[in-house]
Amino acid sequence: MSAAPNRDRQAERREATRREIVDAAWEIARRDGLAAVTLREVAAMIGMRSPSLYSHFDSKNAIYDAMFGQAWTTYRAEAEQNAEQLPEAPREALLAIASHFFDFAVADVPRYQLMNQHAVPGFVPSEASYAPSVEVVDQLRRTFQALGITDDADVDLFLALCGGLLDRQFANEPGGDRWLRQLPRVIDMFADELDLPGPSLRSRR
Amino acid sequence: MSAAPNRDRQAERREATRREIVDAAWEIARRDGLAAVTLREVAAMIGMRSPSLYSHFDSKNAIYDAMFGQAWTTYRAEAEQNAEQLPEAPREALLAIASHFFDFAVADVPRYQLMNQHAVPGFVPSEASYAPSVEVVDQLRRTFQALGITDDADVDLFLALCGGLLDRQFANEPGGDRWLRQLPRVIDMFADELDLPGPSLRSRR
DNA sequence: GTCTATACTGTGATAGAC
DNA sequence: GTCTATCACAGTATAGAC
Repeated sequence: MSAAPNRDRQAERREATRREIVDAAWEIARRDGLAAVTLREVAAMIGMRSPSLYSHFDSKNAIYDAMFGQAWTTYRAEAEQNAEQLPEAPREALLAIASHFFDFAVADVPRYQLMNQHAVPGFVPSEASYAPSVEVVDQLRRTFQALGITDDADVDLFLALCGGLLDRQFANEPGGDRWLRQLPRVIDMFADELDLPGPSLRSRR
Repeated sequence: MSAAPNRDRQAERREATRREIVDAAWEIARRDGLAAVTLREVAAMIGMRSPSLYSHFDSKNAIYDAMFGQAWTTYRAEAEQNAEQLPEAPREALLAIASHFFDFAVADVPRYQLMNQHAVPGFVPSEASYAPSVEVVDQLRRTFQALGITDDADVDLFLALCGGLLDRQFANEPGGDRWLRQLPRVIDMFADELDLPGPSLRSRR
């Protein structure tokens, strides 16, 4: 059997092309919004014709799907690293988690919209791309348990509070901080509700 | 000058046609989602061809705009009526306001998505259609002042808390109540934060 | 397996006849 | 005011060159 080395190079090249496509799509999305991504412009950016993209992705939504999975994979890695250096004080730990989430969202709003809002009509992430987001929540649950928070409803609430501020910020005042700056206050409300110990964060206001 | 009566009938008829168009668009949106609305189907539903719609609306987004304004006008009317029969206890009043908002959202999710999420790419409401939503917030501010809540940031927070629960409910578990049922708890957290008097709502959980 | 040329369908929108 | 015809652009399917 004449063997595997060629296969590896082919696979690498294939993966590199997929990455080129996804990178081009991100560039358009960051510049003009998620909805502005068209197959023709993606293809043009990497020197292709739009039908050629179908050699690498089954559909336009498959490209969004790859972007979705990539974004959550990136966030998962950052969140894991972040989890290793959390403050010991529970309220400070919650604030660190949420602040990291906020920073990640503000750094790339279209990415946040793809990850957390249903910003692309008709797009539903695949099982595979959805997996890293599930792992992020699982890891968050473990972190919360270490803080003494054991009810899943509390995790739901935490994420709803953070998302509520982020969504309204981006919807009503993109680039501002009218909602974002209320984060320490919201974390404190949440911590009070759960009777977490430690001094109030409200001085940060 | 032979006078106004014909003009009135013309204006009435014109307004009736606009209403037919908007009603058809709502019907499609409710059935298949906001993104499923096409000019051809709207026109077909009222026995027209799609280009004829341009005699009544400048663009597809102008139809969305009329829907947006209509939805907020409807909500404003309901909210005003609701404001007249609020419980005297502040926490109960807040819960009544939020519950009404939730009921309105659950009753027609695509309507909520048009009103409160940016669910139609590229659609930005006109000044005129935006006005009733501004009035709703103004009225909410007045209601809050009567309850002793004077900081606009508190109104922002209240709306972010409610929206956070609604958005996650519709995104992650449409038709369910995993997030919605946390409303009394959230209202209580908010009331605690503001040192509002009265017994806890937590027994409702 | 990778890319191109071509073309099909459906979309919002426009022009002009009636 | 409504029609027919048509446009430009979208995503996508197919056939075939390499």
